[in-house]
Parts: sequence; structure tokens; C-alpha cells
Amino acid sequence: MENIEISTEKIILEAARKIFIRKGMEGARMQEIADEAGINKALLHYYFRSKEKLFEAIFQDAILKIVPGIMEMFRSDLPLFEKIEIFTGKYIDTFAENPFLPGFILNELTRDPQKIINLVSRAGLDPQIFISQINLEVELGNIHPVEPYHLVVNILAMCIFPFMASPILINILFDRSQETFSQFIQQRKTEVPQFIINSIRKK
Amino acid sequence: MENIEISTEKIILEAARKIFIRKGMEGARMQEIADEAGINKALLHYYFRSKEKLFEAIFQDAILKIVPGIMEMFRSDLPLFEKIEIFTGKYIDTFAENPFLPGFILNELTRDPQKIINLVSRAGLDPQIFISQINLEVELGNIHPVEPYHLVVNILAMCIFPFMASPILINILFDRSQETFSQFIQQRKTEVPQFIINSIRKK
DNA sequence: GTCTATATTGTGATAGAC
DNA sequence: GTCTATCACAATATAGAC
Repeated sequence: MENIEISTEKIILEAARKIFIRKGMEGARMQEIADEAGINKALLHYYFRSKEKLFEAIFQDAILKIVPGIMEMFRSDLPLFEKIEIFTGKYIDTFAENPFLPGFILNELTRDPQKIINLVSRAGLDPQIFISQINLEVELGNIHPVEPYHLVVNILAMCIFPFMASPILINILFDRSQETFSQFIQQRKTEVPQFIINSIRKK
Repeated sequence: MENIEISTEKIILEAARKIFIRKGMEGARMQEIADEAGINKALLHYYFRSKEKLFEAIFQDAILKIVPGIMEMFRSDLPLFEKIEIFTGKYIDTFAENPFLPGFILNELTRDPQKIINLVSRAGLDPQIFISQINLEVELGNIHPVEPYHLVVNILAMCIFPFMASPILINILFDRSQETFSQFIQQRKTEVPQFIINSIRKK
């Protein structure tokens, strides 16, 4: 029988993730994280020297949930349409499970743009291969002429935006029904790639 | 000769707008707003009783910059394609002039969803007419079958998302060139409606 | 490792002189 | 109306007992 106990450090990280991702670095309170973890503030500082350090741990982890997927879209050599279908489906699933993730990341990167420099240089997030792939398809006449950078941004926008705007969408479009919104998100896994491919496919 | 002096209240509002919209309610500091306005903190409280009151003034004003445009898209009786072209163009222009506006609004509405209830009920922001218009075009066979709610969200996403993600886009896609990003945004005024119409137009 | 108690700092808000 | 000085409290961080 393995260690059934979950380590205090893990409990803290889980609590911190929940609070930080919902409220951001500025909005989160150490007391709130301690309450969520069922411990006291002092113990937070025992495990992680400062709020900043604790936040960094959560932020790095959050980045890992979204960067690899984009890297794969940028680098894999799947056919374009297939790539778009797979990426949008996987990404929407990721965010359906972590709906506050997009707002959290974008917010913190806006607050502290220096984070992006570190991030990009370390991950080697380079869109060139994907851009070339799109340009090639256009040149071969396989798809409608399309500006590759706009296509990339449109793909990301349609996957990510609904989660950042969820409170508004739920209230304005879906009569305050969380359930209707969830169904809407599930539909998007097919609607979004279809919408994109309809736009660039020659008929 | 009119009063050449700009009133202190206006100066404060302008400073508060700049700081609040960049840093949000939680991130903004009264000291910072005072510095920006070239006055001291006490005077802020003299004109606006509290930080909350000052924030509300800015927030209401920010809402007025984005809600009427959406209302018009929802309610006007222009032909669908024309409506999409006009709305996307105007909206992208609005955000190009106020790039921090989208993130600010969405952030604050996520932080305090109660604000949405007030907002929606007062503005009467109802998408039904626009939804019906899209459904009618589908039934008449004028456009490809498309789920109207997804179309609405896609339009908003492509207009709004680039501004919320601008720090990342500038760094990853545009070699840290603010200028390239600005050109990209200008292109979107034609690229986005074209992308949407390509997707739903029968060819 | 975990707790209680306390120090330290930051920040919104007020008092009162001019 | 505008300022300086200060208050009051909230939040991060640390000391020290167990």
C-alpha cells in the first residue's frame, strides 16, 4: 500500500491554483488560499517563501497546459484541415475543463509582459512552419487565398474567446443557463473547425 | 474667450481611466492615479468619495463605448453581410483606439458578474432579432447552414480577442514590433468580415 | 511541520491648515 | 479646492512555541 496521504505541498498547490486562476495575482489573498487548503497562512510561507513564489509555481504550471498544444499546431506535419480539426477539438476540451485558464494567462501576461519574453525564448514557440504550410496550400491552389497570420489569430480567437467572455455569454445569449453554455461549448468542437474550413476551402 | 482651464474633475477622470483600464480595479492604486493626474490622493477623495465610486464612473463610461455597437448589430435591419462588414470595421476601430478596453471589461465582469445583470437589464441587450435574421437567411437558402449563436460568438471573438492577446501576439507573431501589430489590426478590418462571409456565403 | 501571535508594510480614507 | 499629515485597516511576512 502506497502513501495514501496527499502531501501538504500538493494540497497547497491545488488550493493556490484554484484561487489564483479565478482571481489572479492581484485579486488572490493568502488567507483565502490557506482557508481553501484547510491550513493557516504561516504554513504557506513555510512551503513557498512568498506569495510571488507561490504564484510563479502556479503560473508556470498553467503555461504548460496551453503552450504544448500551440507548439504542436505550429510544428506537426499533419495536413492542414486535419490539423485544424485536432487542435481546435483538443484546445476547447482543455479549456472546458479549465474555464478560467485563458483569462488568467492573458491577464497576467498583460500585467507583466516580461513574462512573455522568458516564456517564448524558453519554449521556442515559433509559428514559421505553420505559416509556411498555409502559404504552401494557397500557392498550390488547395485553399482560398488567406493571410496566414490572420488565420492563426482567428483559430485561437474562436477557441479561447468564449471562455473569457463566459459570464457575458451565459447571461446575454443563454438565459443564465450554465448547462446551455456547456452544451454550446461542446458543439464548438465541431462548429469551429467547420466554420474555419468552410471559409478557406475551395468549393 | 471660454474657460481655457480643464476642470480638475476631468483631469482626474482621464487619469483614472488610463490607470483603471490598464490595471483593473484590483491592480490600480489611488496613489498612481493621483500621480498621473498631477495631484494628491486627498483630492481624489474630495471629488469622488471612494475608489469604488471613481471606478464605477470609469466602468460605466467604458461600457458605453462597447454596448451600443453590439445593440446596433443585434437590432438594425441592414442586410446580413453589410451588417457584418460595418460592425467588424467599427468595432476594430474602437478597440484600436482603446486597446486595453476589451480586457478591462471582460475582466471586471468576470470578477463581479452581478454587474452583468444590471447592465443587461438596463441596456436591453437582446440578440433575438439578429438570431432570427441569420436563421431566415439560412431558411431562404441565401447562406450556408450555420448555427446563429456560434456565428455571433465567432464575430465577437475575431474582433475582440486580438486586443486581449496583444502582448503575446506582438512577441510571438510580430517580432516585438508594435508597428507590425498595428498594421495587422488595420488589415483585420477587411480580413475579418471577408473570412466570415467566405465561410457562410454560398459559392 | 504546524500552529498562534506579532511585526511590517501597503493602501484607502479622513482631519485640519491654508 | 488643494495640500500635508495621519489614521485605520488589510495583507504579506516572520518569530517562536509546540
